Amino acid sequence: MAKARTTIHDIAKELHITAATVSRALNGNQAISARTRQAVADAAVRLQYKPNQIAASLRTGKTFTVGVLVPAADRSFFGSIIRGIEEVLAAAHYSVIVAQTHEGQQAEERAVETLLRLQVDGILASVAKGSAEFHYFEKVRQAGVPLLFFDNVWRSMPVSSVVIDDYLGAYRATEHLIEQGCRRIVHLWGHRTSYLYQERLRGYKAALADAGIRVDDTLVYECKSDPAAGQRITADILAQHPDVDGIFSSSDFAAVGVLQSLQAAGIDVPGQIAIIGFANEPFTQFVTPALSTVDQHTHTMGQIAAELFLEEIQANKPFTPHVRILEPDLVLRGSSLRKA
Amino acid sequence: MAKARTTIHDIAKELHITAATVSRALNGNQAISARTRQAVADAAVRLQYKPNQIAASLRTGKTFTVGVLVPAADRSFFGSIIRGIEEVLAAAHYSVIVAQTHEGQQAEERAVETLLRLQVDGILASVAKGSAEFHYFEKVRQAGVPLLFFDNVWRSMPVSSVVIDDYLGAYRATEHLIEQGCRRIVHLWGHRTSYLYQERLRGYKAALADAGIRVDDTLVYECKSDPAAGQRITADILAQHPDVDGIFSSSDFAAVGVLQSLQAAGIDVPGQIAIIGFANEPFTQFVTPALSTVDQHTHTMGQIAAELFLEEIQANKPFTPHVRILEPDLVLRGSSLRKA
DNA sequence: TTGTAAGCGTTATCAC
DNA sequence: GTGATAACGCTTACAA
Repeated sequence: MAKARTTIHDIAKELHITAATVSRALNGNQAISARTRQAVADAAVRLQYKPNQIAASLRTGKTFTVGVLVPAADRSFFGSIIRGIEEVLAAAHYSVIVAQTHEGQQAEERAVETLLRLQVDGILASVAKGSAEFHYFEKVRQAGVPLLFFDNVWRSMPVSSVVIDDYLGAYRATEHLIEQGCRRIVHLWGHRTSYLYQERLRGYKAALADAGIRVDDTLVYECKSDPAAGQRITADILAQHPDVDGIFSSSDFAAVGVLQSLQAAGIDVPGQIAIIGFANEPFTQFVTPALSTVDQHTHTMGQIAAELFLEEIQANKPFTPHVRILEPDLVLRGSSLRKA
Repeated sequence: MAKARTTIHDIAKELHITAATVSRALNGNQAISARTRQAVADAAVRLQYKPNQIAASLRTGKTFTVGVLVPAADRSFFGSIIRGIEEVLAAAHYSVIVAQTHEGQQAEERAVETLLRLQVDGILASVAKGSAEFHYFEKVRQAGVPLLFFDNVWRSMPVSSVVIDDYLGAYRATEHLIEQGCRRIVHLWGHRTSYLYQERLRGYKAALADAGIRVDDTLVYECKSDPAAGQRITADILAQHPDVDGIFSSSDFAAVGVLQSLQAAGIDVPGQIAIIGFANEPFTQFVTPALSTVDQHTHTMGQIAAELFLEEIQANKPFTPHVRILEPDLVLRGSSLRKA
């Protein structure tokens, strides 16, 4: 049976001092004499004292925990962000509570409530795509809990956020294809309603326009973010636009499906059709030819999100939202690099 | 400014009853009259009452949080396990605190101490490869906190665990290559000191022996788990064993490196050399030819780990460790399937 | 430099 | 059925 844990009172009794002094000694309070501090430290080891953070939290109102909301922890994109967040927060003695929303509003709302009940010191969230309202996110702020978005954000809420510049990423990807000689460039578009994909579409069109290439809306295909969808859509593209010479996919997953279908159809990539995806999923470097893509600096995104949170709780000046927009980088590989 | 939160005392005052009654009503205590219960529920909504789990935890000793220790959250293997764990625990109203060890003992020890300070109700861990001792894991049990291992375990500790049958996975993978006609099969071995890799080596040898094929130790190559290592070792293999016709890699990452090098050398896969990896990493399905591999049921592993934990805390009978060994499944693809 | 005392928001054990 | 009270383990004015 687990015998009663040692508390600061046990240490106090042992040393014939009070619990208050023990508490101060353990917390490095400068008012405490070196002798006492040492005695307390020794006794703590001897009695195997383990601080009870819950008790301290109840008193101070700080738990040193932060909630992180992601759609799914097994998606490489979010795993990488979680990694970045945990690294930075652990160094600052914060722990990370991970909750998954599965892109659904109900799970998201439940998770937010759970986190608030646990009295987390902050919530970092990638908003679920299935969320249409956000009264529960308002509650977070009403509760005085710092809130911060990354990746997919509610732009109408005045909270800090970390995102990548989807417009710029798409622009650069398209520009690259143009530089490789492509003129009839298909865009595989994502969720019509998503700001993120709207921005990618905007970037695609801007790059074409800036290069003096006519924007042809029939070259824009709505396509889910998975290989099977990419495979299915390839036939349509080839049938409707036999003159296509480049494809910019807003998803690596769709891109790899297209790549496979093109190869099955005997079409040379990148010779006849050059391809570039988006996200720099780990698998992109392993396909043949390796898939060009746009890196979103997910690890950095997590780190910055954590840093913004730390700044926010440390600042005593009134809070003003910071929006950090990361510059995506092109990762150019065989699928889009034609010989010079 | 965050005004003072409503507590059960506020509700009590409002209804001219005591906090004890409010607490009982909120917790569904049957002794409370339906009228009171309803009044409390109404007042809770009206006053926007939000329970303070920290206060309850201090009193009850239960936090409804569980610590999960993994080497790195961005490795697909662990992301998938975390997903499984979180899904099961969230349904049981537990939250998951994720900490990363980066395969190092120091970080692991720090993480364990942090989790104990946070009074987690349990710890689920994949032991860091860099850990040589485990006095801090002993402390977890001394503290009366349920401990459970998955993936990489301390076999000398009497705690429950969930692992896959590495021996069986390796046996089946090797057997499959033999069935495809391979006779000179190289094994790419992992960490020499790791039980897990020792088991895979054992499975490889057993399958050969059972098929009446001579076990040749020079066919066993120690190789790190990354594509570059696989690429480097390919030249050695081809030089030293030009008659090799199959490769069983204990790592998908090494396997894909080998695959690339073989193709660069103009060797037909699977015709001349068939390849099978281990882990069913997401990228294996996208390489060309798609890489055969051994699936470890990571999502299930996470779910089972969580279920074992829940059983352990619910059981009132004395604790006996359960060891769950999952059967790995072959995932056969182009890299090892020769035409019939 | 240290002690005293109050309190964080709950829940549990008595009573009545 | 409900109330009164203590307690969980810690921190922090305020005193001394």
